[in-house]
Amino acid sequence: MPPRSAAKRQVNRLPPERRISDIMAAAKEVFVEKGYNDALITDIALRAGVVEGSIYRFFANKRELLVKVVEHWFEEMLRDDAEQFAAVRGSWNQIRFIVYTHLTSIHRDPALSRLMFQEIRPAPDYRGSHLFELNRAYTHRLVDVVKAGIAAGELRPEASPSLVRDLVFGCIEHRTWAFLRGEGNFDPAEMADAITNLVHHGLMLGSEPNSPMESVITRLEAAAARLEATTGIASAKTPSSFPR
Amino acid sequence: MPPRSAAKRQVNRLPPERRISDIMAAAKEVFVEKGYNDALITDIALRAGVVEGSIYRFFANKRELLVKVVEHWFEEMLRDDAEQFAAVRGSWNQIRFIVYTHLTSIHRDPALSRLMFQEIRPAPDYRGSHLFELNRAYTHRLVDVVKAGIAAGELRPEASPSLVRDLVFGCIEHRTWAFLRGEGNFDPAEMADAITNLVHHGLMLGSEPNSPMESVITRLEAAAARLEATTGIASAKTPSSFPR
Amino acid sequence: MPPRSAAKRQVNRLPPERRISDIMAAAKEVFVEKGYNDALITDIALRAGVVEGSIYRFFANKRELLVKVVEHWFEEMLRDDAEQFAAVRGSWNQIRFIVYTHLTSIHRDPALSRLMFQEIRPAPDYRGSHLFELNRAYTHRLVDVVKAGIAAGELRPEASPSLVRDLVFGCIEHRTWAFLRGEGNFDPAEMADAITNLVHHGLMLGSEPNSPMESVITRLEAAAARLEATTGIASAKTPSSFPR
Amino acid sequence: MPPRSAAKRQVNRLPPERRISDIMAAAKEVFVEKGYNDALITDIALRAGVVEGSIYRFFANKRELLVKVVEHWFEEMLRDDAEQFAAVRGSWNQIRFIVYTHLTSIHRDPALSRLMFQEIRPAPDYRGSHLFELNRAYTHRLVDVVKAGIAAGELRPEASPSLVRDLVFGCIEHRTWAFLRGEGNFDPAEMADAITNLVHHGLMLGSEPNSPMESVITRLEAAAARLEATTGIASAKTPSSFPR
DNA sequence: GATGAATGAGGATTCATTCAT
DNA sequence: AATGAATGAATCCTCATTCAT
Repeated sequence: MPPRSAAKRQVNRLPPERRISDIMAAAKEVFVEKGYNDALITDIALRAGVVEGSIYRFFANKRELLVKVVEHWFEEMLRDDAEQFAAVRGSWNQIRFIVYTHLTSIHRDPALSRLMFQEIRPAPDYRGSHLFELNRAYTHRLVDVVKAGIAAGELRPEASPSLVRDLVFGCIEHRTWAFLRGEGNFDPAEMADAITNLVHHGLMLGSEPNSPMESVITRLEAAAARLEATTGIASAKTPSSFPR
Repeated sequence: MPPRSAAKRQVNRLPPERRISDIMAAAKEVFVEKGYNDALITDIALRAGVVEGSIYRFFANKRELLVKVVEHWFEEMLRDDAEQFAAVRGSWNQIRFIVYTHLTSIHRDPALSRLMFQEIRPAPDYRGSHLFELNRAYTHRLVDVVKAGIAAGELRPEASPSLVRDLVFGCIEHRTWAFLRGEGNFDPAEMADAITNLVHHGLMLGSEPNSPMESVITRLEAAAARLEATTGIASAKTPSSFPR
Repeated sequence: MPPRSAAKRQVNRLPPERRISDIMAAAKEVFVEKGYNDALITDIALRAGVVEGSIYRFFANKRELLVKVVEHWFEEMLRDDAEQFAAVRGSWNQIRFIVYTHLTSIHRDPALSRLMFQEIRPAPDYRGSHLFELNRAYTHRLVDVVKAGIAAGELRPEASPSLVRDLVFGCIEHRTWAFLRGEGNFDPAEMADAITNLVHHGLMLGSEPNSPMESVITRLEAAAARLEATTGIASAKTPSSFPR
Repeated sequence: MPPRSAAKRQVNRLPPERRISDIMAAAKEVFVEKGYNDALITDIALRAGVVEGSIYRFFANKRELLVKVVEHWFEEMLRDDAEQFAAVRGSWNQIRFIVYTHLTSIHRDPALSRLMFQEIRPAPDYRGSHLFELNRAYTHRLVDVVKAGIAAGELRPEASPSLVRDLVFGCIEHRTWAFLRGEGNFDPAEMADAITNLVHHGLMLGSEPNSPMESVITRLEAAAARLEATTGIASAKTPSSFPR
């Protein structure tokens, strides 16, 4: 049926990339504010300065829009982390980096994290999706760290790297659920240290004589730092050279 | 929907407890088969042999019905485990028991587990709910085990018991997501062993008793902890060498 | 999502049969006025004095509602005709009855006839539908008449009864399309006579060129025609003993 | 819908005739495959190698495009038949030719035939359209044949040629509906023979001598009734047994 | 206490058509 | 003349919840 609009149409032509990014920005806002179910396409269109139909030129449906928004967020995160991570040396520091950045992204974007955990990941089509691959790459860095650590004789060879990955990411999620529900707050740096230490310690080739000096030193430094802190000197949250 | 069958539903006056359990059994079935959103009250009523209105005599709304169903499942699980658990001795065995029973319940009731993880836990009213308390008790057993292990000098004193709890339960969830999505299978016993070993080993006091450095560090750490505790400066959540 | 109506609901409880007939009456009206595509469920609900949702308690969708409305109309027609038809004797009269009643129903309910011809019959699920069976019974009366006529030695044995059926019903449709489009009018009785005569004559056994009776009849008929034309009296619908 | 491919459509300046025929060819394909409602302008444009806007340079709207496509098909059919038909002699052969070619075109292009029957013919603007005229010419050949047959003393003079036309074309449509719905198949030659024989025999002057008395009596009675009516006794509209 | 018909707000999605470029 | 992004009206259907009987 032809539209019966009386008023002349106002067509505002923009380059597609711009339109797409406008729509995605608006969608991100609305999804973050309302969650997936309560987000209205009308609202998104309104904020993006387009008509509802225009959204469907670029996105097959509301769900695809959600996926694209989360993908975008994820890719940006990966891009930002990638070079920094490349510069980190030592298994403790690397694990700490991964844990810390993950915690930070949860802390910065709790709503998006929830969408990922609650809406995207449980879906039956998740495996096979681009996000699945992105996430795989994201978490696989930890697997590589553990593998390298084992190869270097630094970490216990019987530790399954993939199990360690689940340990770490699972722990993070479990520990942040209250925050994701909007209850209280947490300090990413502090929590990162705690998790990293616990995990790293557990993985180390048991303080054996042949334990690498580095980690011993690290722990000594940590202990010293706390002593110092107790003495009142300064807040030394991160005794390592770890970038934040 | 076609006009309902002419045959009237029977007016069965039953004791309320029976009604409630019928409804909950039907609801459990439907929630398991369809998930929360796609479960229809009509369907539940039909299977329970009551009419929709009767459900609302006993449950305020669909959500409460879900919560009650999951609660019931959870309580049953707890009851079953409780006595068995009481008989387990040794931290490894206790951790292993907790991990194994959790994995088993996921393996047996993946749909209910999903409802718990996806629908119940993320809700803003979760904290404060009965299920939150039940779950707290459920997971707290692990906290107690760790605490006891530390007290017994068996486990590392600087390990935060609550962090260990998150480590374990988070790991389990992460590792079973694919299964919960319906992809593949897993062996609870095998996975329980792997997780327990990894965690327990990491928690044990100085794998190598005769490592000189280790004991040095440990003593340093312990000293620092005591110093901190004594000075009582800040809220010392973690009296261990874990920096905040 | 629960309804957020502020105002109290007004529930108007009626026996289901009444509701259904109300809805079907309203639907019939709207379908007749607007055609299938332009008919709005909202409009139907409004006229039936119910809410849109109530329609969906009894009819799966708009299409089923259409089908039910047409079915009802058709069944009524069949019922009305059935006993009258049983009383008609002679193949000419029987064919004439069938043709006349069909033309009458088209004349009385052109919009419903269109729905049947345009919307229902071309649908891929038509065969196998109840309407298909009804229509089959409806048109099959003609097949039976022809078969009986052949058996009685009255009609030509080589005429395929089913072909005669298509001849008659096809002819009627073709001849009434202009009327169905809203162009002009037609006189069912007159058209029924014409079609019946043409078909019946073509089917009859006998009437060789050299048949004396034949020429007698033909001449009688011609004479009558001339007389009629001369007197120019008036429209006389059915000169036969045909019940109307 | 996913964002369109980056590759721009080529700007091909083509002679308008070529553009039009490309568009019509594409439209024919799509209409045939999907039917009118489900045919998308976008799809047609894509297959024609133009953009949507270009279609609207040549066709006022989707409906006009449909009409033009069917017109084109119809004109081609007429052109092909015309010369062949001119060579056919004898009323049986001519009727058979018309029936056969009509059946053949339905058999060859069922989808286009459906569009004609379902979409075009029932429309209120059909009368007055070019297609109406084309179809009139198409079916009028049969009228001419009948008229010529009557004039030649070969066919019964009281048969209304236009009624015969409706008889034939209506019969064909009725008999092919199942095929048009995609159910089963038919043999045009065989069906053409059956229809032609039935109709032609019925139209021929004079039949057998062994006509049963009953029908003779029936017709005598009818003639008498009309005579009586003419004499003023009752209303008598039908002068011959075939009014008009 | 049980019944179950009735409520009614809600929202994603489609696609022919337009018109600025 | 060609492009194709943008328009925007329009509507079917769902289903938790209520409440007259």
